[in-house]
Amino acid sequence: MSDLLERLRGRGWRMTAQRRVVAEVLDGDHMHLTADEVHARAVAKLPEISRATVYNTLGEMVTLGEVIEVSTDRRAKRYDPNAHQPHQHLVCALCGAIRDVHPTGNPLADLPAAERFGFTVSDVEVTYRGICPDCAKA
Amino acid sequence: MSDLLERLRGRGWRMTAQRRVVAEVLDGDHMHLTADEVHARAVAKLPEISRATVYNTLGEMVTLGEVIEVSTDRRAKRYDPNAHQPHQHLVCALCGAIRDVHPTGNPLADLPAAERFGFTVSDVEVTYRGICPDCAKA
DNA sequence: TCCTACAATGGACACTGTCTAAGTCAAGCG
DNA sequence: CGCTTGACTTAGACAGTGTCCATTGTAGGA
Repeated sequence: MSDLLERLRGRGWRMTAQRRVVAEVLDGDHMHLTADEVHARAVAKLPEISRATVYNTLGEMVTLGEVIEVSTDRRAKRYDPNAHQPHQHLVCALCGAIRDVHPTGNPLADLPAAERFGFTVSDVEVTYRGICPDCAKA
Repeated sequence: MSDLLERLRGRGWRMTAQRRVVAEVLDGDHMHLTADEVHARAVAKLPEISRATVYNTLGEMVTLGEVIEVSTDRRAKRYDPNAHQPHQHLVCALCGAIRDVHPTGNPLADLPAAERFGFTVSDVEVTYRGICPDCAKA
């Protein structure tokens, strides 16, 4: 039922009830949850799971590249299980709603060598900001 | 001596020793300071300045559009006085060093209408990540 | 089944930022 | 030049997010 879970198991992850629950929460239809939101949902399935475990588990999934960390606002990090399809984010400046988007072009190619200052540039993160339809109405 | 200070005064800002010091710190050659770093440098010039005042003052300068908030890592926000020249940021994934960069192209144009989901998109923020020359050596 | 290394727990701690009530002061006005 | 007033500053408490650590538990191999 859980692709994420399968991938993690395939990497030799030691499987525990806690990790299973965190993976299930993330792989559900609720995208872009914060760590504490993940914890809240995990507690509903496994009441004794601790906050530290959720943080650790999320961190490990990020390290393994199965989950992406998103910091769209300056509050909590959010976790995006959609790690295997490159995408960027569109954020509502008022309500914080987040959508995955797929811009054309390759921003990496837009950074000339002269602007790289000797860095080995490996990644680029693009965040679009605007007002969502719901907030525009109100 | 301080362009930033002049611009703020021109907007009818009530001038106080605290605000002057914060503006001077920001407008110095130290770019991309965190709020607490600004506070530390401000204290050196005006020992009794409080943390709340630094936070307030930075927030007001952001609101006025004279300073930009940058969140390159998930730690503290950083403040960039280079608000009048559009630019993006290049960040070292290891040491956190930040450079201002000027990519070619216009990322806003790379987001097709079909990918905007009814949002009024007004801004885009691009963060390049990589390894800086110093960290590559070590 | 038993062992052992890895994982989970929970509570303290640190960092960043916000809020509030009270005191202070810049700047306009007489 | 001093008064008045409302904006500004202060100190410290508080809140949200995330990390650490010592202890306890357990998955999975021998």
